[in-house]
Amino acid sequence: MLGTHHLETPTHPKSARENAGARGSRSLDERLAYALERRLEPKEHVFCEGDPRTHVFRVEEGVIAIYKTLFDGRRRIIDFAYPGDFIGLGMLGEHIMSAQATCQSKVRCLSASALENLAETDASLALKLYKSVCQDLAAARNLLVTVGQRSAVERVAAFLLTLHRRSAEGDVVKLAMRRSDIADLLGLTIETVSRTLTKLREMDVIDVEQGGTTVTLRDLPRLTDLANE
Amino acid sequence: MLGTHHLETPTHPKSARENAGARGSRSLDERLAYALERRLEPKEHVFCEGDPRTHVFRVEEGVIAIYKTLFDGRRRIIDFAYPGDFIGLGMLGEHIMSAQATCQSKVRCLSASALENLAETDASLALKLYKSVCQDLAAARNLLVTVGQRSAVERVAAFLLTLHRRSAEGDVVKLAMRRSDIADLLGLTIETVSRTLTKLREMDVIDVEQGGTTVTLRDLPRLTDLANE
DNA sequence: AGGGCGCGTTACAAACTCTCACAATTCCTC
DNA sequence: GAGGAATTGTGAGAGTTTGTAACGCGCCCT
Repeated sequence: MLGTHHLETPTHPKSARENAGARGSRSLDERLAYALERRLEPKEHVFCEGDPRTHVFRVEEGVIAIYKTLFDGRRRIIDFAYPGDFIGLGMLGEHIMSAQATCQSKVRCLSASALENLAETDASLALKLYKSVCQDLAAARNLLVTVGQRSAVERVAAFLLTLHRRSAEGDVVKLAMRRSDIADLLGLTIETVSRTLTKLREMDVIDVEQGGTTVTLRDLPRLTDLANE
Repeated sequence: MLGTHHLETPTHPKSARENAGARGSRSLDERLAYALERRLEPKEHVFCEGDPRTHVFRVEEGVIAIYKTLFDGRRRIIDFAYPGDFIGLGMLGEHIMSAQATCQSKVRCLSASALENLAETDASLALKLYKSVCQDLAAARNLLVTVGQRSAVERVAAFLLTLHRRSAEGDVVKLAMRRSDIADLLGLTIETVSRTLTKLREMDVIDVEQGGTTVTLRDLPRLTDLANE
């Protein structure tokens, strides 16, 4: 999700896909075209931990936070899903994570069982699912690297860089989420996130505008250095 | 990997797999049966970050640490792979992580291109890959929850529980790795891991034996409580 | 306009982990 | 079995992050 590419109709170099492959691609796209679209307000849930996994969703607009709630109520955000990303993939009958919009968003809904039945005969579709999950895995592992044993500055810097790579509009990064969302993703407190952003601003590495929702990356090399990447 | 099941020949409830499905299953098992076996000494690498991804491996014995090295030399362990787990799956031409044995281990080697070509026509195989990666993803996300915003005690407790679920031999957990490996997985220092284990022992929650390589879980409910799970 | 509310920022004391130091133990080699 | 290397365990001080508690700001409502 973060730092990954969309799940587009892939162009396989091999010829083998002519049969089920091409058919499957169309099926997925067709299904998406006809799929029910759902609008979400900020903080509205797509699904919750423990819900039966009836659907798989593709994000069309906005940002969806994937998270898990600990027993003491703390919230651990695992990933942010952006337009093009699929959420709700997996093999279990229940969702093990919750998914919540951080801002106004739109998703398309696909029947999970239909998709997975189809994938049992359609190698092309199965491979797409595989690749999508591979990207999620890469994102999760990257975050793991970031969050594991790094200081607050490193984490925030790495987060900004990931966001920049993901949705680069020049050097301006739009934070479509609250401080608490960033904090829960990076394993920091809101205050530390705030303090760290201030520190980065004082170092002239970034600029924070529009009530803290927009960040301009002033010194990308320095930021990369701070992120230790 | 941690806390996941092996990638065994699955028993699909649907009938669709009769064609390519069954053939693919045999192919995978056959390939594994004939695959080259490789022994690894502790600290020996299966592959390194940046190596061309020519092979995929299945762990047969021992424990393989998947990790990434930061610019400043710190090592971030992402996952431990146990017998039955596949490592080296993905879509890129290069490995983005390193894989290193923590103890004497054995792996079987499969050609990555052969496997992936096969998966393009064999939906059953593609689905297996999908499921394997799904489990890795679940493991990565679980670790993310553990490491994200938790105290040393919570992390170590959660680690022990994961290990217990994974390789339960009664209440005895064998740590087939060094303190430094655990520390790099949990984002702690060796000293903190050591101190935390001592603290848990003093609380009569666990017992540490055989030079710290074997842990007996004395009070599972309490440990679960400490892990906040 | 005024009050309430959510969100972001800042300050300071408290808590935790890290760093550095060294002792104790285990493992390996000779 | 003895010596030496590696690993693990323990202690004290330093450093960073956290938690608490303010305050400022913008927005919505009456």
